[in-house]
Formats: sequence, structure tokens, C-alpha cells
Amino acid sequence: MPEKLTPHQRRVLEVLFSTPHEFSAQDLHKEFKKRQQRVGLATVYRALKVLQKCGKVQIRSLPNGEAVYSLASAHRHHLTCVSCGISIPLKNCPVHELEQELVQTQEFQVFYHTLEVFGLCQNCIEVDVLARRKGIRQA
Amino acid sequence: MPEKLTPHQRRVLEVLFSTPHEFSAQDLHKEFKKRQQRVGLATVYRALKVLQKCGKVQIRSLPNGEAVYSLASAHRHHLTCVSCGISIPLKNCPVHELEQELVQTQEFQVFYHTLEVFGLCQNCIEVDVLARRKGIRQA
DNA sequence: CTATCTGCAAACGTTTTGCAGATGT
DNA sequence: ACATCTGCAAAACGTTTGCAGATAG
Repeated sequence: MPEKLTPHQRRVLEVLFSTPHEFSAQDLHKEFKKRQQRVGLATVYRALKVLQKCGKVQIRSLPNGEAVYSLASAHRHHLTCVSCGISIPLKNCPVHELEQELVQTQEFQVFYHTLEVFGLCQNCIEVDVLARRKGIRQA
Repeated sequence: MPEKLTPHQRRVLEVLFSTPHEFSAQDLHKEFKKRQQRVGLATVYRALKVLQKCGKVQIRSLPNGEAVYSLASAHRHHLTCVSCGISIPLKNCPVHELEQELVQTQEFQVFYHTLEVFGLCQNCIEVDVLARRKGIRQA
């Protein structure tokens, strides 16, 4: 899907290219400030929306309600703790080979998939156990 | 994880049990109104948080920023259109068998996983093509 | 009596939108 | 000129929190 990008859309891609990290829209906005580039927050959101629609950028929603973005080609999955929200990246993707056959029967153009595993991280399990020992109910 | 539930937490579970649909917090709130049960919206959110933390309820974030909830045992995946946001449920889960081995190496208590595939639905592909023909840029 | 649970309203943070000005073809 | 892109500020939205009253052990 060869799409003509605006300068700011290109800049967003450049930032995402430059590091393996995921960025929230606000992170990107701060990053541009740091780079002395004047880019409005709204523009960041608008750019991200376009880049999502053409499959270049993928989104992941965190438990705290904010969304983080990365290159769709940077394929990562996570273990996410439903208690503290920590995300632990997985090393490999168990779905990739299955993706093609998975959607060949559907009329749908696939950009990317997200696989997220939810549960409790080691730390929160321990906190939970301690709390229960003290008879504390989780709020 | 045998957890004592409050009446309202129980009611939330009952609603989720009663249909195969996913509910947003606001949906649940409306549903209680319809059932003549006086339950505050904040209580719905608080109940959902507790139910997530004990692994009974799972969450899925929609592209529009709202979150929908369902029983963690109701296992469903979706094709989600990055353009219009429509969600098309998948019939089977390609990960289930892999889940166990996937996390045996991690110190993490697994409640559930979500696998979401993103791209364009048939309808939006057509709209896109038409728009491009007319030289319209996506906003 | 104490701790938890609840409803309401206010607060919060992220994202979206309206608009006027800048940009580029 | 024209349509698009942009920044700013205001608005919108889903969600969270503070608090006072209700409830339960």
C-alpha cells in the first residue's frame, strides 16, 4: 500500500525506526520537543492514525488506558500483569506461521496481529499472598 | 483462586454469564438500570477490576479507546479493522495448545491470552479504493 | 464498632475536534 | 487559488478517585 506521507508522518516513522521501544503519542510529542522539532500533539495523533490505516504502525493498549505504538514490522508479544500492569516481552511468536492460513478464509487484509497473555507477575503473586495472609481484601 | 465476591461483583458476573456478548463498563451500567438494579458506574469499574485481578473476567481494548469485558472462559479472538473498527470473531484459537509451553519458562501465572488480528475489512478496502480513485486523502 | 462496600460528583488523562493560519502544488 | 497539513485550545470521552453514607461481620 504505497501511500504518500506528509513530513510529520514521516518524522513519526523515523522516531519509531530509531529505537526498538514503543512510544505513546505523548512520548512522541515529548521526543519531538527534545529534537527541537515543533510538532503539535494533535498532529502526532493524526499521523499515527494514518500510519495505522496503511499498516505501517501497530498499536497496543495498556491496562492504564494509554496506547503505545511501534512499527508493524517490529513484532513483539507480551505477558501483561492484570494487577500492576507490567509488560514482559516474549522472545518468540507462536502465531506467525499460522497467520496466513488463519485468515485465508476471511475477506480481510491483514496488517499485523497482537498476542497478549494476561495474568499475574511473580511480584504481584507474592504481594497477593501476603495481603491474603493479613486478611486484606484487594480494593 | 477462591475469592469471596461482593454482591455487585457477583451481579457483574451474572450479566456476563447470561449472554455471549462482550460488555463495556457503560453497557453493564445500562444493563443494571434496565434490570432495575441500582449500581453506580464507579462500582461497575471497581468490580471489573477485581474480577480481572482474580482472572474471572478478561478485557479487550477497542480501537475507539473503550474496553469491553467478558468471561475469561469465553475464549474468542477477532479480526479488527484499523479503519472502521469493526470486529469479526474468529472461529478457532490457534494458540491454545501453545499457551502452556509458551509460559512454562516464565514466572508468571497465566489467566488468559488475547490474540487480535488487525487490518482492513472488505468494506473499508473498497471505500479506500474508491477514495483513492477520486484522489481523496484519508484524513 | 470497625472495615468494607457503594453511589454520586468531581477530577483525571488521553484522545479528538474546530478553527484559523501555514504550506505546497 | 486550492486542497491539504498543522498548531493551538477547547471539547469529548472513558475511567478513576474522594468522600460521605450504607452495609455487613
